[in-house]
Amino acid sequence: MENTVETEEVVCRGRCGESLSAVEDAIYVIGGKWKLKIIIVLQELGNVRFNDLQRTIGGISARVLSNELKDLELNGFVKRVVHADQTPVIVEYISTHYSKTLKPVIMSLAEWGISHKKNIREDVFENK
Amino acid sequence: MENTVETEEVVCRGRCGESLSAVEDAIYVIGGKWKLKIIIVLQELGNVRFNDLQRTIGGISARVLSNELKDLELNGFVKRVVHADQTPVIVEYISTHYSKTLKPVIMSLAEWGISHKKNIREDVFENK
DNA sequence: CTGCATCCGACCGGATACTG
DNA sequence: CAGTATCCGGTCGGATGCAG
Repeated sequence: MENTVETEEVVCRGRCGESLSAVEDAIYVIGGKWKLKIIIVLQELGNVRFNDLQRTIGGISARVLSNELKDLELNGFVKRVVHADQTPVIVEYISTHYSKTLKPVIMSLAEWGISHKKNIREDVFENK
Repeated sequence: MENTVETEEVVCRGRCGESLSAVEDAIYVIGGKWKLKIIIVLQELGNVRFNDLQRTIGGISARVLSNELKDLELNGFVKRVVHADQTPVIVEYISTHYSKTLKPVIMSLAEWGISHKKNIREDVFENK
């Protein structure tokens, strides 16, 4: 699935330290516009149902959300819980223990995002 | 440009804390398959020329790299330096001071990527 | 409610050829 | 070397309709 990665980039792994390859792996799994946002919402809100999740995140279609959730479940970040005793059937999504390991990543991203927005507002960074 | 974001998601900002919005902003700027990788290479290697950059990163086409660099320059992460006194003209890209503020993000991502790869190899995460 | 199937347009991005 | 222009196939993703 990600075998294409193993061809030419081996060269750079020797030259650039391992952070490049490690970050690449991370981005491969949790990259994209939605995955981290979904994980954050599930971590902060606990059990969330499909439509609530869609509304809370905002701007994501059912199809895309469905695909993202499947992906996240496959990778162990999300657990799908079906309450079959209800009518109609209720489905809840919850964040797994493993998704908690992303806390540091989410924290640093959130902090950077906040300070970045501040910098933009204050128009810093004309150069440098 | 990202005004669509301001419509319905205001709801969730009140409910989910600011990390969602902050992470969203971060992803908007440094998200995607290449941006962080480019920044990492420039930070580790210093001045890098276009073709070297392309080779070092691996798997990125000239067109995409060109676009990404333009983007990164616009956002103040990368500086383009032209040595006009050479023939043919030499162009180097260097990381800016501002891109250094991404260090914590890169660090946490790299660490998570490493441990994630380990977990995958050892087949952890069957459930939870 | 919780999704999946299908259609279909928009956009991403590779390949190639070309300029300065 | 350092890109840009064009072509063009593949994928992304919205809209709609339907099923469990």
